[in-house]
Amino acid sequence: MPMPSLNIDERRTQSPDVAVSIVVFAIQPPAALVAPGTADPERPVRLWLPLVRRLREPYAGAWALPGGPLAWDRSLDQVAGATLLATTGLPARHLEQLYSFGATGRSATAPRLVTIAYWALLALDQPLAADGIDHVAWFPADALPDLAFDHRDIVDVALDRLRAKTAYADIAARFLAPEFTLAELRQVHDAVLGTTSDPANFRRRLLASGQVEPTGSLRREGAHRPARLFQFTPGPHPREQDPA
Amino acid sequence: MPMPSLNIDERRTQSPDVAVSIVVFAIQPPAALVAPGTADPERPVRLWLPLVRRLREPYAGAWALPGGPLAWDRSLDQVAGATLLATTGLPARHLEQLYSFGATGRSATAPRLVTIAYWALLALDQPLAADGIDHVAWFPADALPDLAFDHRDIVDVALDRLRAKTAYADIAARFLAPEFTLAELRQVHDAVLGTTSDPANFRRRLLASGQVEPTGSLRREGAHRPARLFQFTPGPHPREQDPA
DNA sequence: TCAAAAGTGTTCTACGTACACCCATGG
DNA sequence: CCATGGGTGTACGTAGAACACTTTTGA
Repeated sequence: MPMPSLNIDERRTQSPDVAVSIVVFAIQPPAALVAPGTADPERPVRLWLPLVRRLREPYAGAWALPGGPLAWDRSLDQVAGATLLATTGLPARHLEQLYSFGATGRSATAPRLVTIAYWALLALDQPLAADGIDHVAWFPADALPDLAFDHRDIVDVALDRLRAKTAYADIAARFLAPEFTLAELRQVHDAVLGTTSDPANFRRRLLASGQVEPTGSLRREGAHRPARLFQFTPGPHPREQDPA
Repeated sequence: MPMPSLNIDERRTQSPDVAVSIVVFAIQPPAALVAPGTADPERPVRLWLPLVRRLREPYAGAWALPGGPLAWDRSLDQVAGATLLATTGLPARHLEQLYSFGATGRSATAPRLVTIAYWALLALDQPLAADGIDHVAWFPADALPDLAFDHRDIVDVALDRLRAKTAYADIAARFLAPEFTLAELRQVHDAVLGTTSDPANFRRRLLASGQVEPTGSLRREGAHRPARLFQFTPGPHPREQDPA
C-alpha cells in the first residue's frame, strides 16, 4: 500500500493548469452569428450553442467551447460568468457547474490541464450581441462540427444534464422571456427532450406543480383565442443553484 | 465589456493548486478506528465516514476530509481512488465525482486552491484495514466534529447526492456484500434516507425495478422463516458511472 | 404452539396519458 | 360562420402506500 501522504488541501506541487469552459444553450441564436449552412426553416425551435475558433496550437483553426484560465482572484462561478458575458454579451438566465475533466493526455502538447465545465441557459428576451464579438459562431446542438480537445464529451454531458433538468424541473422556462405562454414553454420543452407533449396534459401538470403562475395579461396573435401569460413562481425553489 | 480573451484551454498563467478530496461512506466502520464517544448501540445501522487529522497549518489539529494533490501523471479518478485506498485499505464499491470547489479565500494562508471532491461507498463484506493507517478516525455522518476549510459544505453536498441516488437507484446495495437479503437492503435504504419503509412494498418495488435478482440460496438466522438472498442484476444499467 | 420475520394479496389513491369537447378570436 | 389554437372534462392505466393475511422457521 503506497502513498503514505493523506489529507492535505494545500500541499504545493507542480500545479496543473486550470481552465473553465462553458456550454451555453439558447433557443434562438443571434442571426448575424449563425454558422453558414446550419439554419433550417422547418424547425424554428432548436437548441443552439456558441463555439469559438481557436487561434493557437494545439487544435488551431478548430472549433472549441468558450473558456478561459482561472484567474487568481476569481471564483469558478465568476470566471464562468465572465466567459459567458464575453462570448454572448449577455448574463445567463441559469448558470451551473457541470463536471470537471482531468484525464491525462487531454492536450497533447500543453502541460497537464484540468477543465472545470459549466453550462448555462440564455433567454431570448434580449437580442444577443454580435458586434465586437469575434471568432464566435452559433451551431445547432444536433449539428456540431468536430471540436478541439475532448470538448465533444463535455457537450454531451451538458446535453444529458439539460434534458434531465428539463424533464423534472421548469428549467425550460429560463429559455424564454419573463412572461410566456404555456404553448411556448411546451415547444421548448419538446425541442429539448425530443418529445411531443399533449398541450392539455402539459398545462395541467405544470400548473399543478406550482412552478408557474398566471400574470393576468393575455397575448393575442393569430385567428384564435388569446393565450394567458405566465411567469416563474418566485420564492423558495430548493436547490436551483448548487454551491460553489 | 472587458476580457477580450476567449476560449483557450491551454493558456499558461500562475496556476492554482489542485487537490482531490473524497467523502467515503460506509455502514459499519472498522471497530479499531471508531472515534471515541460516537458509537451508539441503539442504532446499529448508521452512516459513517473517515476523517483525517491535519498535521500542518492551516487548520493543524483539525479534522479534514482525506485527499491529496493532483499528481502530474494521474487522472482525477485515479487520484481519488488512490486516496481512498490509502485511507481505508479497500477499493470503492462506487466512486463518483461530486463537485469542484474554487471560491477565493477557501484557505486563508495557502495560495489559491481548487478542490475537486469525490464521494465513494464501501461495502462491508471485507473488514476495513486499521493497521498502518494513522491519523484516521471514523465518525457518524450525523455527528461530525468541526472540519477544516469548507469541508463541511463538501460533506453536505455528498450527503445530498447520496440520498438522491438512494431514492431513485439501487445505490444502497453497494453498501452490502454481493449477496444480501431485502431486509438488509431496506435497512440501509432507510438509514440513508431517514425513512421507515413498508417491507412488503419495498420488496415489490425493488423486484419490479429489475435491479436485483434472487441468487437461489437462503439465509437462516433467528426463529423465523429464512430469507432469500439477492444480488445486483448485472448488465446494462445506464449511467452508473459518469465520464471522467 | 408461539413469536418473529419472510413473503403475498387487496384496496385505495395519486398522477400521467389519451382523447373528446367547448371557448374565443381574426378573417 | 369557420378555421385555429387556447383551455376544460373525463375515462383509463400504472405505481406507490396502507395494511390484512399466510408461510416458515427456532425455541
